[in-house]
Amino acid sequence: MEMRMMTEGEAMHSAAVRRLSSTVLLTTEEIEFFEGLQNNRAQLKPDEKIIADGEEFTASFLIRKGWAMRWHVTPLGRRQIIKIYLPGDFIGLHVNFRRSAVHNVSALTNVELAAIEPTRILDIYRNYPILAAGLDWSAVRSFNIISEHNISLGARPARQRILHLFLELWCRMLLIEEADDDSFDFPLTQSQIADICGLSLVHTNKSIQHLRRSGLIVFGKGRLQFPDIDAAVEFCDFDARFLGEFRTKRPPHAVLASGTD
Amino acid sequence: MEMRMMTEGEAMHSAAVRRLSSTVLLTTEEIEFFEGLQNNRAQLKPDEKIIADGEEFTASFLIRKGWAMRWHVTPLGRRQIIKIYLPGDFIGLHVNFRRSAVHNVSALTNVELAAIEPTRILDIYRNYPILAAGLDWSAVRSFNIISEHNISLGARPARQRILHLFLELWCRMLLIEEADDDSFDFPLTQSQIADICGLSLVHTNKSIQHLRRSGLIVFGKGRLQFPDIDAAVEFCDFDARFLGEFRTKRPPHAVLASGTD
DNA sequence: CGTTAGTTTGACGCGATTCAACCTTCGTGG
DNA sequence: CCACGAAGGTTGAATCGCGTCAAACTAACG
Repeated sequence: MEMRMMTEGEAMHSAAVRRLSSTVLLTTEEIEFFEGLQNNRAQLKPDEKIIADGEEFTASFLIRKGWAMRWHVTPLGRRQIIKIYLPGDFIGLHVNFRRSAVHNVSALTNVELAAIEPTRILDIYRNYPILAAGLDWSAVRSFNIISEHNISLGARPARQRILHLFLELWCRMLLIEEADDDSFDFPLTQSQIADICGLSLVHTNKSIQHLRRSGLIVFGKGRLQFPDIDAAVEFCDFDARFLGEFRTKRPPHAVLASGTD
Repeated sequence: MEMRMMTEGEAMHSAAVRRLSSTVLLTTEEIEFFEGLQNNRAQLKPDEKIIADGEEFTASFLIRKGWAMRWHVTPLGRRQIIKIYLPGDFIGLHVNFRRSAVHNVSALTNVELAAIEPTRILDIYRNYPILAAGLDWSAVRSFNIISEHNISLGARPARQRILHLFLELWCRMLLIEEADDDSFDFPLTQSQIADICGLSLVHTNKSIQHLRRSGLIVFGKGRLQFPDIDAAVEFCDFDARFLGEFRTKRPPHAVLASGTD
């Protein structure tokens, strides 16, 4: 909820800049240009749709504040949440086409959104190669995150699945400097967690309580804490390389990320 | 296995060109340039690795013939196959970074591979905007395919999951003109199908037999057929829009695809 | 003709779903 | 200030889908 106090110098930048800066060294000129893209803003309340399944959309979106989700409901009435968007994440970054959405995207919390015209994205790719590299890395990481979800859904039992999700979100929040060393604000309901993890609400609840009793998490009141991070990482096969990349505040610049497609 | 006889004029092009051509209208000059990229070739046998988890890799790859897979094994010993690569698919398209792989990629069948230098990909983006758009669309589609897998793994029961996979692969083979109206060569074993769908081998087998008895598939001897495609699509909630896009041999050019991140 | 990879079958048990309450917290209006 | 309802969380019991174990069967191949 609250913007944490920044002890260092770059407190003023948007989450998106913080995220890009964690992978790519940006000049103040690039930062200014990038912040300038975020003028066209909108505020959303929980459950408001950003993109509706089937509709055409003509801009890319950047989450400035809050959480959002991409989701789908099957004819059997089950909802699958495909991806969680955090501050600094792009929605619909690829812009070379007329697009009609194949899933829904909607706000989970209060969300501040910036709509970015396709032409301005192209502009980045033409004139700001470093920024462009940052966007590319963003896309690669997005792919990797979904891949990990696949592994969770297909090959990890309930408790591991849930804890893996928790650690992933914590790492992503760390990257944008909105998490502490061992905890962060966590706005999801158990029902939403269930729909991300492909589990029923009841079983999700029981699994979470088991994790609590094991001492792996402290969870409640919109806050999530890991009393023993190493144990948690170990328990759910959380990829240490991801963790490493995500945690480093200033990694080797412009030479990172992991392969995709 | 066999290259199907081409009745039309463009039989000579590689699968990759056929795939790009299905979304984007290419000039003969663009096609020639693109085919020229595929000089550096390698032949692989089943189970040979293309990319090994943890190792750095310095080129992108293009599958020219055969099937490959991206996979991961959990500490509990379960293998999850994250993605199937078909002829014309890129592996590791994003090239702006030094990359160490986070998953394994290996051949499922005999594979003919082209290694493409990062600089040549950049070349495409700089000098061949239409080709670049095709690659972008490729990446978007790749994301969408994995998203559908997520939905399957999280929200669809075994039979639907398996049939959905079958239809997806059939559509992708159609797109590169390696499938018939209602059937195609299908080299996966049931054990591999199980690892894609996050199911046990035994249960996969029983589900497949159920699908057979329902008359939704004819499956055996490396070949898969759909006696009643509409029924199959209906049964497993296969997205008709995807199907539409995939099936169209010549869709509205340069204005297609669906949003992502 | 034996060996191996892949498929099939049956029995058993566990993990996850479903149904059905009940409880707690919080916001809203009387 | 309390009453109420809505949203989220918790709990127990019954059920079922799917995993595991174990064994047999089939086809391809040397």
